[in-house]
Amino acid sequence: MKGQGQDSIPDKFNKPYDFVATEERIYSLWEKSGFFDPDKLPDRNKKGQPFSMVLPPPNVTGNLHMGSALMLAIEDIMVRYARMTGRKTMWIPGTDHAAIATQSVIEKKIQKEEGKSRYDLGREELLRRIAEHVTVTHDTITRQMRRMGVSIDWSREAFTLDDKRNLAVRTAFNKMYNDGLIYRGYRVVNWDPKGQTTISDDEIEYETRPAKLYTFKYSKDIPITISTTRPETKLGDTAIAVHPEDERYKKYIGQEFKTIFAGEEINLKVIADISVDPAFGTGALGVTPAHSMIDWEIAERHSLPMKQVINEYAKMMVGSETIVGKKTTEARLAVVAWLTKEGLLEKEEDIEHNVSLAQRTGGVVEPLPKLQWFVAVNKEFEQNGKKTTLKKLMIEAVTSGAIKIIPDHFEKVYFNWISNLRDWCISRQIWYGHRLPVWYRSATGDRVGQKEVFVGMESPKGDGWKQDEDTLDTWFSSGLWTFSTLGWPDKKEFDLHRDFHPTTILETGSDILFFWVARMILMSTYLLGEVPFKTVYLHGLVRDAKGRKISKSLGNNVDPLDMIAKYGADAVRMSLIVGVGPGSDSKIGEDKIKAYKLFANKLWNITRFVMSSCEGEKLDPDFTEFSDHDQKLMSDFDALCKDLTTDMDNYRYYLAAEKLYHYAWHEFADIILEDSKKLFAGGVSATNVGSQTDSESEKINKSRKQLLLRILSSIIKLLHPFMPFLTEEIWQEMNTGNSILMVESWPKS
RNA sequence: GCGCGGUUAGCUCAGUUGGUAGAGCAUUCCCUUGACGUGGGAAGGGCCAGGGGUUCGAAUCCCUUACCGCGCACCA
Repeated sequence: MKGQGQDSIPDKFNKPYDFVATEERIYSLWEKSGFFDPDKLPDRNKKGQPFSMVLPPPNVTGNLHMGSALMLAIEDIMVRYARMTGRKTMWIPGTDHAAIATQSVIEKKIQKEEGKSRYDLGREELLRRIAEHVTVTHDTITRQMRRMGVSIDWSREAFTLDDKRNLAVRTAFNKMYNDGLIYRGYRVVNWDPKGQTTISDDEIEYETRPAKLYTFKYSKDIPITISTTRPETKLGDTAIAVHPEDERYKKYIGQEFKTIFAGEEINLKVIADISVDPAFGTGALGVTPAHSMIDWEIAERHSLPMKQVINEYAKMMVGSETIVGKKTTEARLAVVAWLTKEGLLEKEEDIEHNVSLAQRTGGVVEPLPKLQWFVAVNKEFEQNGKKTTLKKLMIEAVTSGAIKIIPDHFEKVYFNWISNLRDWCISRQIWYGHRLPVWYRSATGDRVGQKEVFVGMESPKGDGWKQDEDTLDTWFSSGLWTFSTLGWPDKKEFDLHRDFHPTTILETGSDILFFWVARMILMSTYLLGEVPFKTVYLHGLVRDAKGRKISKSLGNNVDPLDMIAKYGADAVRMSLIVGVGPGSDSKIGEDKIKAYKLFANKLWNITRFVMSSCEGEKLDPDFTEFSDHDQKLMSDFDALCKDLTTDMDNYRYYLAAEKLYHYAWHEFADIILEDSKKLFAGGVSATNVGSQTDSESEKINKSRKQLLLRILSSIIKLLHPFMPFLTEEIWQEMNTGNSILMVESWPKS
């Protein structure tokens, strides 16, 4: 009977690998060990250069999806590998309040369930409801992360909206304000009428839709014809722009016209601007400074007046009876009707047209002039006695090589984005987020009617001060993440963690290169004078088995938790990693996950075979008496270890994982184990080619047993970053619980 | 318009510094009952998108065309 002697195989090996029972037990073994915390690591794991990484904080809305599962898998591989190679390893968890995203989710929910808007509830009540929701989703998310097996230091968990991060935000804001890099300005911004807030340029998505291009004259008396897809905005026109060299219009430059356009008096000055393309349309452009970003810029250059004709609800503020108060879409038709009636309309063409939509609410973005807060990206300031701009800092961080982006072609994408970068609008008219550290009060004395503005860390002394109602763009606080999680701006606490900043690597989705990666570079180079990370590793999108984007409307979401329940976390991790290079999109299908579940079981059985055929034999790390053939096998394996180490050091996880899979199954199991069967049975094998004495045969058997034990235990180590649960479980059984694989050393050979 | 990718076996993709192609899945056939049928062995299948160039030699480097995807800008 088995299960009696000390060396016999544990009973669980007589059954298929049971990941359900194993994974939870192993995770708590790790958590109890304390080794997720760099300070509690065994000494031998602290010798190398410190390794640090922040988790891209998941939004507190929603659940884990396959994209987050991929992110967690890659990052956990990085971290486990670093730990095993003896680096003092820190991985910091956290969650993101995701301002607009979260608020709009809760608002929608309340609207649906109770029929109430945020204004019905009021600021305080809405925030209370969000906090309530966030507590629940936070717990769900962290539980899901544990299921994935992340070896992250929970004791350092942060939230982008907690008190410490708020202090960091206020500190950063104040410094930027004092340096003149944050300013308040009346400018055209992207207004989301649905969400009732401004959004940044990056929060816009474009959708191509059919539209009509109308060509017409403002009036019979104005000789210039213009084209537009938005005739309703023409009520706000203050100029007609033409190219300075355009012979057709040269004679009109400088002239002024006055007319009543669809019930609204407009004054137009003909100006020359090189941004006008003479070949487009009629070559003349109606300038609407209040409702177009480009026109606003033209207006700035020519000191043109700005006239707002559309309000925050995307409704007309002026015009004839059929127009005023109407939504822009309806007003458009009314203006066209008027143009037709007046005989001014010359042409109506069908064109394809890009519509700007707010990423979070889907609302059609309306450019509006508003008094908002901005970060100036082109303004010069002094740093270390050198004149620079935020844009320059962002560019230099990468051109200097201080930051390396993987895959490297994203560096070009990054520069391309920066070259088009405009001032960053950071104030949002929503309630969930960091309140601007800005206070106002009505001035007294001879400045009555004006407002006093105070920017500081706390509310100023004196009566009548009211804090700005607006909150900051969520990416403002995320930009500080690499150091706000390390204690900044508290000098004492930050000094304690100085070794961990710049962080070693930032691993995140390529889709937030601009939103987040660029903003972190901006904040860190500006506030600390150093880069936030040395390397950026970008992963791509996880698509469904057919290559389609995963979306709610398609209903093709593959829930990682379902897959974990069905096939185990290790299988899910492997399926996400193998064959997926940095930056490239991947497809996930159940078949692939299933294949790695089979692999997990294969390893389980490999272990069973090795343990049963090596009963009584202990792994001897100093053993050298290998037979010639075994020595050859051993050096082949050592070469593999070396190769894998190179892959790991160069972030080629997709290759390393595949090579390991191949070696374990098709070399170790199919060839070495098969040969060992023959050998141990006394038959003909690769080492044992014929007659030999008993002592010779004993020697050969011993050599093979040591080989099997050594290679298996190394495979288990090499595979640990990829399949942590199964390998830890096997390790525990092979070593009867004397050590924890997570902190064993990586076999470099 | 500017920029970035991709195009390799039926499918999904490798191919790291140039040496006339690999894996998994799928297909077909065969084998195996003491590690594992969640197994083992084997076979078929690719003028590496088209064209041109560099080279003794190109899937790999350069140019070009086509198609697919993506980002940014424009969107009068």
